[in-house]
Amino acid sequence: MTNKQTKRKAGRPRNEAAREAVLEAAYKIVMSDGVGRLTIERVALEAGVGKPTIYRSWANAQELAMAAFMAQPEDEFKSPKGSGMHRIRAHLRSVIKTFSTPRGRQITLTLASAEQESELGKAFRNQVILKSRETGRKLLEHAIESGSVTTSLDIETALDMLYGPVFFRLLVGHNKLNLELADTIVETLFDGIALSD
Amino acid sequence: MTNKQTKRKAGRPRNEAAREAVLEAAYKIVMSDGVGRLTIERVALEAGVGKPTIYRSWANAQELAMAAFMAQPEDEFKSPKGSGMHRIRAHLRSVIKTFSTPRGRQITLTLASAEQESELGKAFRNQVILKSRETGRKLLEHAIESGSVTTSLDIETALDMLYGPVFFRLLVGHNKLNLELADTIVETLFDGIALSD
Amino acid sequence: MTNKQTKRKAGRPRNEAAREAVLEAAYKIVMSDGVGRLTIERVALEAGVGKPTIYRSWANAQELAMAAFMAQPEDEFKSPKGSGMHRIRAHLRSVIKTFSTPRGRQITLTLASAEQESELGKAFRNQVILKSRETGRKLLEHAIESGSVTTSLDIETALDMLYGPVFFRLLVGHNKLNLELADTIVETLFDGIALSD
Amino acid sequence: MTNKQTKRKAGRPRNEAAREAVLEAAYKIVMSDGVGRLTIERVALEAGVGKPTIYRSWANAQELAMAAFMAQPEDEFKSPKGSGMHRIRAHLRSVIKTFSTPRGRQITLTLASAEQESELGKAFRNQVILKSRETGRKLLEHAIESGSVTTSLDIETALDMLYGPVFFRLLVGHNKLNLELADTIVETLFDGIALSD
DNA sequence: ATATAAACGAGACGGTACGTCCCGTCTTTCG
DNA sequence: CGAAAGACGGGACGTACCGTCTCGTTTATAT
Repeated sequence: MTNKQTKRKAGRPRNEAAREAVLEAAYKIVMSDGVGRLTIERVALEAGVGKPTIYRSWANAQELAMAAFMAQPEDEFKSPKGSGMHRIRAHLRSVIKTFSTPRGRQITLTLASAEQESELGKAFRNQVILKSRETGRKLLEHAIESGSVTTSLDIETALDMLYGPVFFRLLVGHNKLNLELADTIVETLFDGIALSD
Repeated sequence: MTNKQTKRKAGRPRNEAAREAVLEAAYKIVMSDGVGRLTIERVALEAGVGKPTIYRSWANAQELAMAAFMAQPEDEFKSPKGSGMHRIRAHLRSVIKTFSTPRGRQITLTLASAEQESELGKAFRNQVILKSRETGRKLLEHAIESGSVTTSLDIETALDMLYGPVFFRLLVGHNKLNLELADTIVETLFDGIALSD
Repeated sequence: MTNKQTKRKAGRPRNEAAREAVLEAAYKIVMSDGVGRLTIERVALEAGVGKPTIYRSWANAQELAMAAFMAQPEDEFKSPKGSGMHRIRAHLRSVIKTFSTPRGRQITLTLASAEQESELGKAFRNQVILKSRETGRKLLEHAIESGSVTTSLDIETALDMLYGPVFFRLLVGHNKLNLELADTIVETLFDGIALSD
Repeated sequence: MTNKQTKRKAGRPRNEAAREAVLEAAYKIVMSDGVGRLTIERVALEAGVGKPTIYRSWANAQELAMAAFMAQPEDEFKSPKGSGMHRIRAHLRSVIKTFSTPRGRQITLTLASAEQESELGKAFRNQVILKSRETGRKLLEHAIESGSVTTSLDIETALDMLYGPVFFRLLVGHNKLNLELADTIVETLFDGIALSD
């Protein structure tokens, strides 16, 4: 079987070293000064690269910010052993730990200021924001399949009730974001609020 | 001679008409082109006002955007009659209806891009984002006081589990934001996810 | 008679110091590195001025170059005493002396690269290139009026035959440009080329 | 097998078709948009040629412009029969006719903006600008040799007094450039300006 | 009545960054 | 091995806004 690779395009190929330098510089700027201070000009300067080289790969500073986050992936989210509820609690804790860092704050700001519909915007959403959600989905599905969840359940909504409060607090800042929140969310979600009527 | 009022300052007083023209122009721009297109220069032009007149009242475009939203208040959130659960469901529906409009999307973007700690930022958060949350808190508290909630409950977390999913979907756009979501959230929250173990 | 001065325009007036700094910096650059090296960016930097401040007054680098020359006027052209022919010869010598300098070379280059029809272009042409021609015209007219010229004469053409060769050599560089040229031009012009037929 | 020709260089020979396409595209651009709009990039695009292919033959856009003019030669200048003065007048008319076209204007601008000392610059000057001057020189020399010119004459200066006014008007644009100018120049040159003193 | 004070519109200021064009060079693949 | 294709680092373009600063004018209160 011959290697019918995608036909190589003519012309000089993109400089991978330049690409990496750009992403690294962008990440450094975002982490130290915030997304709002990320300018193409500054990245070009600090990466030792021409501006057009950046614009050739990314349409604007927001896209570059998203690409920078995607190029610097965080640790995997753990999904430890134990009963469904315990595993989900541990997972949510690790999500909170990840997003309550400066990196998490900047990711949220980037998400908020970016175009939702661009190709890169979708990729960013899926890889950076929703990757953990997929882990959570697997935990929930596993719990259902193993028969430990006895009620019918809208998984999508349940997932949003797990992660939504976290990002809500991160974005609005009306309440602290700490690990105890994971416990309370999971407890409330699983126990429900019993009503007498 | 009593002078109950705060001593009137010397000089020409602020022009209330100018203030209104500015807020109106700003609101129009935000609603038609988005927060990102709101520039002081453009507001000055469209409001027929000098730039310093704007800077005299607001520190930057973000503050002006927030002020514009606060000056154009939305309808009140209804808290209709009925049992606790029904009232909360109806309330959450009205919140979703309010924030799934273009106005809601822009408010969320404004929130995300604004300084959290400024005075105006806090006011915006409380008046525009969290006003509905206070309504929800009253409904929850009333349910507890009236004895219909029989489990112990962390109200803050419960509230975030009501509103968090809404803003999460609004911000990330991974799932549709419709009125059925209110039903599912409330059901899931009150029933809980029964576990066999 | 009351001073019915032109109504002062509203707004902050132009900064005369900035204007002068720009023209001075531009002149310095043109004289040291040539018109081709005159960039708005560099002028802004060396004059300690923002780019828009320059663009507010001049449309592009060519206009700025012309303005810089006009703001740094050369010495007046002498029109010494003596018979018409001698005075014209002396005048042409001073023109050659003026334009065979680096400044003269740069003026010619500027002229060639500039838009002829712009308002500033016309002013530059009249003030910098053709000012000497007006002096020459007066000398010729005076000679005619005083009766020393006995033939009919197309003054415009005669003037171009005086100055044309100078700029032709300056531009094309096929022959040296020295003071003797003035003598030869004037002699040839006044004596004519006698023909036997 | 004899090899009469200059030793053929190794490797693929220059593509003559490419060379022609480049010169043609350059000429088209210069004639339609002016020398100022001639960029290597644009020529490469319009000629369907790589940029390095152009740089292999010409050092910059000015050289290319000059080469383009030289590759598109104008009609020969006529030197008709008749007495010296008539022949020179007719010749000067044809020069004016040639240079008062858009092509003539662009040639002058190209000349003015180009480096005088480059090899191509000299060639351009001699072939395009001064070719006619050589014709004029022959006419003047013939007149002298045939004895019809009775005064001593500096031929170089006389030539510059013929062509100088034409290019002066072309460059500066202060007076119209029409065929009558030829008549007046020749008349003035040959009759001289008689003085009473 | 008349200063005096402050806000007004207008608009220029020194700056920063934008996104684009073109420079002249370099690197890769194709013919 | 030259030519096309096209990316590279770099420089400058001309524009949009920033937030600040004069201006001359208008509108109040305080003398």
